[in-house]
Amino acid sequence: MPIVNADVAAVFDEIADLLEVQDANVFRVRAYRNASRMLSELGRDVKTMVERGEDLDALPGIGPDLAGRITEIVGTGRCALLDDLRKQVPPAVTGLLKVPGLGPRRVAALHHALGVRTLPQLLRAARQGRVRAVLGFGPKTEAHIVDAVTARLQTERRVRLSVADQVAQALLAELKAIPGVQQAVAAGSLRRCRDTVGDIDLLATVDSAAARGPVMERFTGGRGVKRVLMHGATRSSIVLDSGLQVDLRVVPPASFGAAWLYFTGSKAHNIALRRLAQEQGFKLNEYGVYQGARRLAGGTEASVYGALGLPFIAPELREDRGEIDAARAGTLPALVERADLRGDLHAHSRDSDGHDSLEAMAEAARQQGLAYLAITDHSKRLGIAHGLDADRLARQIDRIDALNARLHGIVLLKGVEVDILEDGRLDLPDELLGRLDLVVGAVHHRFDLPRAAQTTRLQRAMDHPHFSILAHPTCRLIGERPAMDVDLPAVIQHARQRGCFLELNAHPARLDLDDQACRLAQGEGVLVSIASDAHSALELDGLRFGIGQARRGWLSTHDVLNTRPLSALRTLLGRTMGRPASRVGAVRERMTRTVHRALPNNP
DNA sequence: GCCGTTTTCGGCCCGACTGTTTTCAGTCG
Repeated sequence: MPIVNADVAAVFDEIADLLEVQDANVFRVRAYRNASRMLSELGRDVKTMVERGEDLDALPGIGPDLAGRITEIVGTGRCALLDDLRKQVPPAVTGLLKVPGLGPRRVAALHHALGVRTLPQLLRAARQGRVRAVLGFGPKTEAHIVDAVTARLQTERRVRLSVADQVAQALLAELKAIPGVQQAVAAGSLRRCRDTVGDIDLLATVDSAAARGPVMERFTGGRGVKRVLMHGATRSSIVLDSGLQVDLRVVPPASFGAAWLYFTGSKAHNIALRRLAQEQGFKLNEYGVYQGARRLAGGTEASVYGALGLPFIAPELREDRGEIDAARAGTLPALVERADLRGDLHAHSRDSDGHDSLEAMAEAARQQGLAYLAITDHSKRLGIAHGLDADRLARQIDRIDALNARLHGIVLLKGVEVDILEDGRLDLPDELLGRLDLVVGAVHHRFDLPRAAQTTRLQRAMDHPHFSILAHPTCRLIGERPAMDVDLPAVIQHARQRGCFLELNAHPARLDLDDQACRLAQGEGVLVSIASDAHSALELDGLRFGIGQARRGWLSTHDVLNTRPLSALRTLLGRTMGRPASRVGAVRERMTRTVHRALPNNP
C-alpha cells in the first residue's frame, strides 16, 4: 500500500497522543497536531513531494524536524520516534483520551496508579471504587467515568449535517419562545456546513443578565434531555435522548458578534484570529476585541473582523485553510449562493426509483425558483431501482418533449443516470445517449476495485463522446461507506481534458465531491454541478446542503455549472454532447486505446 | 517543535465549568 497523507497524519496524531500522556511540552504536542491537520487537508501528495525532492520546510508548520520524519515515514513506512514512544507507553492507553473529561494528565495518573490500559480495564477499576483512591480523583469523577465509558461503548459520535440541522432548528424555536431571549442562532460545525456534526452549538442573547438563569433552567430541564453535562451561568451542555450533545452559550447583545464568531469556530480559525489580534496589540475573546480594558468591537461579526483589519469571512471558509491571508489580501472568493442556481442536473422520477411524476418534479423545481431540471433516472443495470432500458428511456424522452410543450416557467432536460460498468463502458447504447440533453454517469457497484483500475474505469467512462457529468465521484455514503479508492486529481484532470464536469451531489448522505475535492476541481478549471439527486419533489430542497459544501470548497458562481442560464448551459454541454463527429471520434479512439492497455481485466 | 518588518530566543488563544481543592489544575471548546 502506498503511503498517503492520511497515513503520515495518523502517525503524527498518535505521536501527539503519546507525548501528551508522557506530559511532554504542550507546544511540541501542538506542533505534531498542527502538522497532522495540515497534512490531512493538504491538496498535494506529500509522498510525491518527497520523491521530487521538494522542500517540505515550505509547508506551514513543518520545520526541519518534522520534514525529516515525513521523509522517513514516506520512505520506510515506519517512524522511529513512534516506535520508541510505544515502548515507553502502551499505545492502547491513548484510547483512554477519548473518554470525555479524561485528558493526558488524568490518563497518565490512572495508568501509573492503577495500571489500567484499556477502556474495559478502566471501567472495572471505576466500578470497584479504585479510581477515587487516586490523588485528584473523587467519587463524582469515578461515577462520571463509568457513565462515559458505558456510553462510549454504545453511541456513535457524529451525525449528518441534515440531522443536526433539524434538531437545531427545533431547539432554536424553543429557545426563541423563552421570555427574555432576544436572538438564538446556530454556531459550530453546523453553521460552517461541515458534512457531519459532532455536537450542536447554539448561541443566545438575553435582554438582561437576570434572564440568563431562567433560560439555562429551561434549556437543561427541557423535554428530551437525557443528561446535563454542564450547567453554568453563561454556558450549559446537555445530551439529548438521541445521544446528540448540545451546547448553549448565553451572552449580552453587545457581545453577540464576538460570541457568534468564537462559537462558530473553527478552533483553528479562532486561534489564527486571536494571534492576529495579539500582533496588533489587541485581545480577542468571546466578548469582543479589546485594547486594554476598552472594547473596540463585538456587536457583530463584521465589526470584529473590521477591528482586525479584515473583511467579513463567511462561516464556511473558517477552517484556517488560507482564508485569513485571502481576507488580508482582499482576494476572498464571492461564494456561490443558493439563489445563484438556475437549475438542477440530477433528479429522479417514478419511472425508476423516484416517488413523483415528471409533472410533479417539474412543478416542484419551478417552485424552488429553478429554470430547468434534468430528469436522470437510472439505467437498466440497477434493477433494484427499476432502471430504464433503451425502450423505456426512449419513451421517457418522447414524454418529456411532449411535457415541455405544455410547461411554463420550467424546462425539463432529458438525461439519464447511466451506470458506469466495471470496465468503464456505459450501460445504454450510444445511439440513445446521443438523443439526450446530458448524460450523467455514475458508479453503483464494484466500489472495491484497486485504485488504478477504479481510476481508469472513471476516465474511460468520460471518454465516451456523450458523457457529460460524473455523478457522486467517490461514491461515499457518510457514516456508512468510505469513498472509493480512486486517484481524484487524475480524474479531475481527465475531466478537464475531455470537457466533462463533476458533480457535487447535494444529498446529505453523500456530499460528494467534498469540500477539498471542490477546491481541486476549481484549481483545474473543471466546473462543478451542484445537484440534488432528488428522489422526490421534497428532496429538491436538499440543494442547500450542496451549496454549503461548495462554499466550503471556495466555489464562486462562476465555478458552478448550473448557475448558467439554460442557453449557456446547453452550449457548455454541447462541448461534450455535440462535438464534431470526426474530431471526437479521433480523440475517443486514442483515449480508448490507452485505457484498454491500462485496464488489467480487459481483453 | 515551529516561527519571526520588534525577535534566531522566547514566545506559542482565551475563558467557562467541574471537581477536588482550600486556591487551583484539568479539561473543553
